Amino acid sequence: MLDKTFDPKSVEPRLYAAWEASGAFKPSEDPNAEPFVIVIPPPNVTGSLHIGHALNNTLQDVLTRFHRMRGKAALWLPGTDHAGIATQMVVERQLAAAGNIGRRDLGREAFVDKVWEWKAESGGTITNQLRRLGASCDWSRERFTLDEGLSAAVRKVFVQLYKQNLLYRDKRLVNWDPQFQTAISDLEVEQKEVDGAYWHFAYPLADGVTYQHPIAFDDEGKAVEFETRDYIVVATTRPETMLGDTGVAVHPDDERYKGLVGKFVTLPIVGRRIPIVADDYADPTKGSGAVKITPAHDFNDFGVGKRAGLEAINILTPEAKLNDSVPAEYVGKDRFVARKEIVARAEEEGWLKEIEKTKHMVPHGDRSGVVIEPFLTDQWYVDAKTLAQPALKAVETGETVFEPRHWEKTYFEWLRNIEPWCVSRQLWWGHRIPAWFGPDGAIFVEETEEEAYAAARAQFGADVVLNRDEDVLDTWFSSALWPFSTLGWPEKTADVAKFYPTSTLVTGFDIIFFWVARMMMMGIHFMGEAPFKQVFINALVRDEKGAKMSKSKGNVMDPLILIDELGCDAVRFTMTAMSGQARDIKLSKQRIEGYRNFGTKLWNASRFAQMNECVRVEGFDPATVQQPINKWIRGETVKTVAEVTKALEAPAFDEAAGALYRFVWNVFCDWYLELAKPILNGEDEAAKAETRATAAWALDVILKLLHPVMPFITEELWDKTAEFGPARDTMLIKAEWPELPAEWIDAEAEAEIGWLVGTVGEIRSIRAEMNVPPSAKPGLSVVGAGAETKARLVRHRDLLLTLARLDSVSEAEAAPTGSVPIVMGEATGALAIADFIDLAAEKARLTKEIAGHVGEIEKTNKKLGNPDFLARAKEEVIEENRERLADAEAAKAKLEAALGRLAAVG
RNA sequence: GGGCAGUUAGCUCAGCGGUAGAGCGUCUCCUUUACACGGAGAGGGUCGGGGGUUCGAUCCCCUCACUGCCCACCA
Repeated sequence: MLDKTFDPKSVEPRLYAAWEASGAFKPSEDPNAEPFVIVIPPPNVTGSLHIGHALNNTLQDVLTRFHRMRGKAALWLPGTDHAGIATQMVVERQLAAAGNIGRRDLGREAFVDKVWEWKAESGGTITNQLRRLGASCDWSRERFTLDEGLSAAVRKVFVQLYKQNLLYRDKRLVNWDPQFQTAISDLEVEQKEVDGAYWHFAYPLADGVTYQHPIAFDDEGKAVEFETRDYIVVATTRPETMLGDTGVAVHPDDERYKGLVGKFVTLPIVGRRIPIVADDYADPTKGSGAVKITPAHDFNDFGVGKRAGLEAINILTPEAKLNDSVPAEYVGKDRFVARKEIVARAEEEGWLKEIEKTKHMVPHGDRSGVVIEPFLTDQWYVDAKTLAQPALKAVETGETVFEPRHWEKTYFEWLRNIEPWCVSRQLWWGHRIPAWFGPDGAIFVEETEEEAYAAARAQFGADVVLNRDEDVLDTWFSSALWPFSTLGWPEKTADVAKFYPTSTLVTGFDIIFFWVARMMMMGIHFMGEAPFKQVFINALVRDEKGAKMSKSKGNVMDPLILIDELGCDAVRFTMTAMSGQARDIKLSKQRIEGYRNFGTKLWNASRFAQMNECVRVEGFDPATVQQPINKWIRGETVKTVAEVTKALEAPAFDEAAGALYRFVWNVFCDWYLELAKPILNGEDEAAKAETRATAAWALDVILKLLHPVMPFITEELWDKTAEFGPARDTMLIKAEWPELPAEWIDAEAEAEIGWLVGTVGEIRSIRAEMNVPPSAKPGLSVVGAGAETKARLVRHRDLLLTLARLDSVSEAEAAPTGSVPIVMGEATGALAIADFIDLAAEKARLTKEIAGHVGEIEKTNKKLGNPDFLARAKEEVIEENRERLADAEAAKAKLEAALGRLAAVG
């Protein structure tokens, strides 16, 4: 006998272990089995499972389990990411907290050892948490981005790209993170709006030059008044960069400054003589129209400087302090300190003309949170523009499809405007760049040191000494190879042959650029085929008010606590049901409780089945059932199988969950089991046996359909229900997905049960409205029944008596006095509840119902009276309206007759 | 400044060319031998505003408004 409730806490670990031990997580070895492959978006190896992971991985597991049951060679390949900056940051913070020396004092090797120690310590956390979620990953294939195989893939890709001129070293401005002291890519920069100002500085003209500057204008904007100036005004949001100015730019067509192009200013504080140049970049409508140029510390100025041949003077250290290229009193000062001091000095010396307070966008490092500095350094770049073209084409042609489709626009927009990808990082935790520097700026890019030396010796002789590049690669460089490096590439493994390209990638929109686009580029370039057939973009989980969950807001919901409290299946069902496509998921605990209740409902339905000896019968063929309710539930089951299968194929997770919920609760529990009770408690042994077998069969189908979403409770019931019936030949996880013939849908049974459900519903509704107490059992007289209705009344007498709580069901010539009418198709039922009738209330009820029909009739008449409608609408729509009209008119007539009788009595 | 998405019942969301739906919440009733994590019933919406296409629009087109997100080097 089943326990009173399902106990997830004891069941979950036991079943997970059993699944894993059985080898169920490994893909089928059947050579004919079509592969279904998902590579996991690798979480940070030292991270822990948050609610977003719970959603993302639930969906992946639902797909994996579904396709596994459908007989595919289903592989869900797990793994973790070394997450360069994030992990290095954590370990550095730990060192600091423990009072240890910093990483630079520790030295590279010792520090990296520390990180590996930390990985060993906490690296299992997230994978164990994935197990708690029920994730059916093939753990025997688990990978880590820094393990040997993946590192080999990284080296191979780097070298190959270099030799194909798709990867190169360049000196240009990069986004420099002064806290981590590394370059970062454009994507790792976040623009944040901050309070700032434009400081207007007057730079004195050199060599005694003066010019006439307009100060008043007429209505047409023509200058009418001028003053003589011996300075030019420039505006800046970053005063400290003036120490690196090497020019002032004005627009070539700007009348005000035309005469100044080619002249010089004397840079205040520094005293440097710098030229005034003409460049389109200078916008006459902005500020004074003249802009100071700091080529080494501004992306735009870098361009201007190049065009005008200006020197680029780097004035900052890697920590963003002023270096020794500036006057002595500023050397070593922090950039923000210097800013204040320079503004103060400008004011003092009289060349600060104006301070204009403003808000503007300032770049910040997404990890460090500090202001990013454009910084002139040598870095490695990937020619993303070239690699992007086939990646664009793959989505344009539909080789890879995004779901929902609209994300393709986002993908296109980014790839069409892509910039070179800076892939080198001045960090220690990551893949060391396979490049060696030789004499005279020679660079040797090879997979191994030996090869690099071999190449170098060929060029420089035997004594050549090489220095390996100190830098590591952007974490996303290795992540970009994930769909094939995890399968064993560059080795020619069986897995690569069988499982590439993968089927579906399930991930969040926030990493379409970081990850998806780059996997597309690398996958196509190295494998010749896009890495996925489908990219399913899942929503973002927010709190119940719609706010993003964050530790600082204190609104995070820990999925593991939710699993502890409400069970894994409830959490999974919630994730599946809420994974609609177009919006964020607002998660509330109440919602999860609702789905926990759903699990309990299923459990109790199984208990009921067990108590009533609804045991699976070997060789039972649903095609042979005779009882209308059994024919009906058979058809409903067929429809549900089709619906859920279609939804999971798409995938449309919410639709699958919705179909399952409705079928289990509103069809199977609310109606089928209730309808089955009189038979199960009755004397007709044949009907009883048939109903028992049908109920057990339907429950079995339910367990299968529900398994991908709620694996634990279904597997447990699969096991428990076998205790009383034939033994199972497999665990549910490996059971075959149901496929049922459409012929099992019986239109007649459907109509009959529909009639029954409708009649019971109407009687219940009247009873509630008239306040008929549950203990009262009125009689039902049916007037004007046709042959079919008569037969149904006989067949379902017991059901009507029980479900509608009636004393008797009989045919009659006329409705008894004081009865209340209900429409039963062509017939009229009369419910004998005279004792409970409030005449006024019943009149009101009838009047309201008649009014409803009248409205319907008018509306439909109008439609059918429209010649255009009759001429242009589809035939079945017209027919439907005719039927609707006839039904409404018949119902109206019956109710009016009853109202008339009531009026006669009253 | 550019782009994307959303606006449907008190709340959260489905529906997306032919009678407006679900869950939760609300109200009424019910300890009926699977389940009170339950059962029965009820109330509640001019589908953001305005145009247009159509026999017919919540659904398609245009436009406006508001909300959220992404991208962008503007001194």
